[in-house]
Amino acid sequence: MRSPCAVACSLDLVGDRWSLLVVRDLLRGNLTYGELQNSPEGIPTNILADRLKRLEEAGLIAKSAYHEHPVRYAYGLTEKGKALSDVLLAFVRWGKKHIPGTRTMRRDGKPTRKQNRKS
Amino acid sequence: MRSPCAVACSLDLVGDRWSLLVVRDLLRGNLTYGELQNSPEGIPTNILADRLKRLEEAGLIAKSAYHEHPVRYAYGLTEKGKALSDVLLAFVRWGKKHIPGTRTMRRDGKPTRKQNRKS
DNA sequence: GTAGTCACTTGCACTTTGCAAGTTACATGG
DNA sequence: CCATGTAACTTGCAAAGTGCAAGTGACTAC
Repeated sequence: MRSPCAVACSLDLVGDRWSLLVVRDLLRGNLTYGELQNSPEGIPTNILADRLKRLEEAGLIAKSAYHEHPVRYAYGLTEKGKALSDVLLAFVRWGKKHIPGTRTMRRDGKPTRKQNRKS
Repeated sequence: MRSPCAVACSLDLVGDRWSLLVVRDLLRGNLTYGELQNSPEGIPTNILADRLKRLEEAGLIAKSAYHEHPVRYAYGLTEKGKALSDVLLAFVRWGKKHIPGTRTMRRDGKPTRKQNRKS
């Protein structure tokens, strides 16, 4: 722990270029490993595996089997993870206002491939 | 640019373990290089130099000379940088609620060494 | 029984980080 | 005028993290 500051501790958990993007995707519902990989930013597969492990250890996400034989998992946010939506929202507002060329990603009806598997 | 998503673009600018801590410190007023180094997290000096350069290039902070011969600079936030306070606030709220042992750092009257140099 | 899919894991080159030490430009004290 | 001090960086280097590609195991479909 670098300091007791809430900001510093939060950044120790999600202060990298990928973690919050995973959280952003999971806010839309439970997703599989493959679906997370298909996000437009193209997270490297080993980084995704590592982030999912870290976020699960930190209690931000939880995985649940949606299929046995072979076991297939879907990842979803815990309450602690869902609470990060406020942070994400602040980032969206800031980015849209101060970074030209950015926009909120599609929230329209069109399902992006298959969605809301399980739960 | 990884994607046109506002979150992804924001993270490309401040999505690391140190940048937002520098912004946090500068929200209290203009600070010198040495004062930024004295923050409780103990940022390595080469990282601080690098982050100040990046944040300045991104238009989040601006430096101004508070003394000539020798030239000494004080760093402060631009409007774009100050607008990140919403993000910081969201992090503080989330951290205090979900990470045990964290707290908001001192906002009391006691000046931390010399403050609000220049401007 | 061959091909394909999903969910990872492994290897390896490259980049970033963090610690320590060095540098430049002055100010001060004797 | 010379040694010491201070502020603001810069440099070197080992260790850690990142990203691309390829490999693996357990099935399923044809």
